[in-house]
Amino acid sequence: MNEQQKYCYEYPRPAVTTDCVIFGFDEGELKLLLIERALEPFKGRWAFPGGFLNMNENADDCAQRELFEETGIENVFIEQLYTFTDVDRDPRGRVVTIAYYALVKLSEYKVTAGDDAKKAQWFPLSQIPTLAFDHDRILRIALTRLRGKIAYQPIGFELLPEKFTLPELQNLYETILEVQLDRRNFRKKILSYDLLIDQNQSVTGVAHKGAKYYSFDKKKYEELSKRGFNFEI
Amino acid sequence: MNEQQKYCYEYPRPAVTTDCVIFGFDEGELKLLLIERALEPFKGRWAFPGGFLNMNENADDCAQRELFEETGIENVFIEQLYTFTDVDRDPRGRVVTIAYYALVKLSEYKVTAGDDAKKAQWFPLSQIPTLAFDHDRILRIALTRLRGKIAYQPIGFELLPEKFTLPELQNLYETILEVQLDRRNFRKKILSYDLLIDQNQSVTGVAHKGAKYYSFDKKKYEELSKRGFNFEI
DNA sequence: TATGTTTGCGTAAATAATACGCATTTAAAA
DNA sequence: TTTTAAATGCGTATTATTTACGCAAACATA
Repeated sequence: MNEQQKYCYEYPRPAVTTDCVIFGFDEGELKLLLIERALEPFKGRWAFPGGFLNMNENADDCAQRELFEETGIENVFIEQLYTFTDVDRDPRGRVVTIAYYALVKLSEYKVTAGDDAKKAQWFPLSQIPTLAFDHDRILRIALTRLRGKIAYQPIGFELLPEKFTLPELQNLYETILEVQLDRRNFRKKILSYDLLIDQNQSVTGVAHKGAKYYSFDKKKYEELSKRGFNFEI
Repeated sequence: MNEQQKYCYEYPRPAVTTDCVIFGFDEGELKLLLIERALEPFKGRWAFPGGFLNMNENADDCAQRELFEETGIENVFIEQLYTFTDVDRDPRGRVVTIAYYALVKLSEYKVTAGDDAKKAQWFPLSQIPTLAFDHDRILRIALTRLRGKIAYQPIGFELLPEKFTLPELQNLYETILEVQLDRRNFRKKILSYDLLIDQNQSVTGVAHKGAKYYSFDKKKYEELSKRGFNFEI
């Protein structure tokens, strides 16, 4: 008799799934990655990538796996968003969904429409179709969380190429937070944190007009972060 | 054939439970409500109140129900904390736990040791015994969240009697945040938000030395809150 | 009545946020 | 080439906000 059998307490059980809300940033626009459902229910409707939790993986791994299987995106920083448990949120029966959200550099994930079963596509936030299940609600919550978080943690850098200009970074913040920031004050503040590494020398002949390139000093940030440092925009 | 049968996708399923991390504030001390486990596994060890999710309730209702059944506490403001999904976190088998945390006025919930099956008891934060399952980890996360949240939302008022003095309120913040605040500056700031109602007239002959009593203007706070108001200490 | 504690109000100094001027650089138009 | 428009980079004055702390009044207790 193993541990499980020794104590096992039978019960009707809900199914457990994960869903991934993937934000990508591209040319001044925040986009969202969606999958067209190939099966009922909600066949043909758009939904977040996700799927059932396997018995030998935790939810983080499940979200990463499903994301990779359905969109080819891997090794991204994902974070648990919220767990949705309404009784009737899935017509197939009782399904509990642990939602995650992630931030990717859209430029690295040009999703080509349609592999076999599922079609993945980026949608500008202003043109999101009606979503399957309660995914509209999940999206609202994810957006709120994203905005709340980016205002005091430098997760935004995940959304840019490794080397970026200050205006690109500012544009990112303005897009996500939906505010206008003063160019010169933004520059002053962001540089004052001393988390940007000047990359000017190594980038030549790029498309931008004589722009100065920076990269994010992740190591330094993690050090500061441990000491409770607060990075506020 | 009903909706569920039509689409049902069988799968091995983890059990789903909720756990409640209940903080209470009492005389300058933050306390934690724990239950002594009556059954294996971890029989005799202390753990958070909680239990299995029923098929006809969502996780919020489940947490409220379990909390009431095991401790008699009801109608508290609970908030989802995080969902714990490690494969081996419960020796009985695969169990996913949706953790909640709540804030109660300890004075209203003098838990008397032991009803039939379960013994509930308040523990000062500095004297928490070794907990069952991965509840140590859950506690750490709950404490971090509580501190992060109280710093910009007036959830602290839930922890005080309806009428309280400014020093009591300050003491609450100092206890939870583990900081020292300047008496006069705290007063200035908290009053500037205009969320406290002067209750001086209606309270007479109380124990405190000529103290001034206030109550929290919840209605006003909710109005401001909707408009994105940020209440920072 | 004396004493220690707590409350309530004010103000000065330090720090941070905001607004914005202006010279320089660059890409593209004339 | 020259001009123009846009974007970069640095500075500074103004305004808020935070922090530190002095001191009088109210009160309970001795």
